[in-house]
Amino acid sequence: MATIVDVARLAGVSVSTVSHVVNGTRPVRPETRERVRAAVASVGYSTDGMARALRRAQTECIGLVVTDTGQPGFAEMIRGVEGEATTAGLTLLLADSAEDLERQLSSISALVERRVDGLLLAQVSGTPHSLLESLIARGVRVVLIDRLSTPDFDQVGVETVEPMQTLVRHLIDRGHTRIAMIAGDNAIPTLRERREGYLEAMEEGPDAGARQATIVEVASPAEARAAVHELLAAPEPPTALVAASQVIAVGTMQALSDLKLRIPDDIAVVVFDDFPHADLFRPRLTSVVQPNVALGREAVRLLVRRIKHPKAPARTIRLKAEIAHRDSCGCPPGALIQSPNPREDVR
Amino acid sequence: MATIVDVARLAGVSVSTVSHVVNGTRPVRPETRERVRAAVASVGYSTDGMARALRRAQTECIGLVVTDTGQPGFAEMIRGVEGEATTAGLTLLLADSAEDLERQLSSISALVERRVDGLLLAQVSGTPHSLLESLIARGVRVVLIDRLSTPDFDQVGVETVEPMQTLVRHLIDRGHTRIAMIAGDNAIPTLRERREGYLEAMEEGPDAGARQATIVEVASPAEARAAVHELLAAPEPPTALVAASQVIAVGTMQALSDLKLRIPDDIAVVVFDDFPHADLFRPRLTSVVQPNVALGREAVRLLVRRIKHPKAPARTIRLKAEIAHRDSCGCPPGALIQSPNPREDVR
DNA sequence: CTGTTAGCGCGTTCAT
DNA sequence: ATGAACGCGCTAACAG
Repeated sequence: MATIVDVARLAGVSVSTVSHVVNGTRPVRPETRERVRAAVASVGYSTDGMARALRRAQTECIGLVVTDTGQPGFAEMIRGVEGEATTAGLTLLLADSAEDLERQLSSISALVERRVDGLLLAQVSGTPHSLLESLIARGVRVVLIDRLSTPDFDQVGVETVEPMQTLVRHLIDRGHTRIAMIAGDNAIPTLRERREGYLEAMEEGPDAGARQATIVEVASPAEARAAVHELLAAPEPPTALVAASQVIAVGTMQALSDLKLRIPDDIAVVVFDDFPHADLFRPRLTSVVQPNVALGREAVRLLVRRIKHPKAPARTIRLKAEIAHRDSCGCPPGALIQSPNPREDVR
Repeated sequence: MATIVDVARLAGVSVSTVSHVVNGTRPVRPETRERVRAAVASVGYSTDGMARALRRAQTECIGLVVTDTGQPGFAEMIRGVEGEATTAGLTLLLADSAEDLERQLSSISALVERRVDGLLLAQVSGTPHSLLESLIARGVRVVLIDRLSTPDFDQVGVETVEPMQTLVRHLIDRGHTRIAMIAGDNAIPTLRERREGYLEAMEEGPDAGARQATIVEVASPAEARAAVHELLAAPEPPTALVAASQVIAVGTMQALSDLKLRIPDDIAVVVFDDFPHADLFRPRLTSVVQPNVALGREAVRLLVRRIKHPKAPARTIRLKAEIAHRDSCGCPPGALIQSPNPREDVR
């Protein structure tokens, strides 16, 4: 592979001139510039990013660590990250922690050794606060994505409490009183907040006493499936189910299918986090749809700001979520969900 | 950020000793080794991947360029690639070409400048043969993934013709004679092969004359939707539809939904490429399911082999696809599809 | 407008 | 078992 000295020799100029025409970093006589260009083309020279990174002490790369590359939500997020990174001239290094603390650790190490200019991290459940602190202390620029922490870190996530409240209130408005939530790992901030939203909606207002809140915590689709079976075997089973995530919804729907229960005729179901092509297949699930692509985009924007301004105060960004009102809640087509605040686009 | 000389000074040894204990590359007296280890820990040293890459002339990174990071199939493939890369000690650089020739070109350039040890490429439609050749000529190790080319490149894809034949034969066995295919961009090898599979199945056997093959080529879900409307407005409309891809299936199903047609009661539908959670929602589409994760895995394995053996002959690997027999083809539960050759696992 | 040169941080001979 | 020193390819002073 040709180096800069090969080009310099061939063009009959110094390496510094070559460097300057390649980078457009100082005026060069048009004639010599062309000579250099020709030499570059003829030897097929392309500048060595490693050497440049070493010299400039910056790689123009950012790292992204997610817990599961394959999940549709993360996949969209990755697309957002990739797009904005490319726009900003950054290359994306991707790692999958598989929701495993050890792997997350080694993924981060690998990226740090690669000297990424910054790191986007969707933490695994149970990530110690100290990990983030030590990273920052070592000078690594980090922004948390989706899985948030305390506000002393840069982070961008999606609003959860409010949309979940809206969803549950909607069920209440439709006359449901026994609404059960199939919740997820409480150690994951997003999931904990969704549970809070549910509880707040269930416990507010004058007729809160008439309602019966039930929460079961599950860690997998299989557990969700079992939990729903148990829930529905109770003497006074819930008439509506709230699934805390897509993964949980899968188990929930399996159980409902086992029981030959029809949605929404026999039971209402709503979900936090939308399925791809949810409009096309039935049951058409009413759900909270998260702006995954925007999430990725905003996260790299924040990271870029952080890289530019290392001393700026930490920022937390919450993106608005929308609600896709379909028919699994039992509404006739055309009905509306009343939302406390109108949607506001993030650009 | 601490460098190797900081560690050396602190430990009272030479940089070369530090290097050797870090890499375990020559015997070091246990006592000094520990001293070095301690120094490393105390300054929080981690070796600079850029400097190492420059020196060793290899980055231990591979690049992956896909046409759409967000598509479920590619998302799974990415997971396969990431997993196998990590296993092999390689870091993954990800780029999204957005099915655009220009962007593909700049993505590749970026990765080559980053001096990746190898490149996995799912080509965009219309990628010139010469692009691949010039890459190889410049010494870049490339393996094509999913979107294949002529056999003089390393490549790994999924079998298409045979599973598509099986799918169509199944429709024929069920008594359908007017089976239309909603096909995709013929310039994409995968899609072209799927069309061939359809045609071969339609034209084989003694009663081929009784069958009516129809192919419409579309480039988007919207076009697919329109095409299906047109198809079904014909005097003798097809009784079964074959969607060439997931994207095309989306448009197809929209049209069927517009027309209030029920699957499979009013019309049978089969698809090449499976939807996530296809068992959970209805209609439950009978489809070809591709081993996406394995695809990614095998591709990096092949790439690693290529890196080790630069002069080995080019290899083409085709992974077997499975058929998920559900109910959109009109079969009662429990019915079987007869497949010419039994499934064979790739390990 | 152009050239010379000193490192960036590391791995690796070659000595000792 | 350890150290000294060169150079990977490039950028950025500095000098002319």
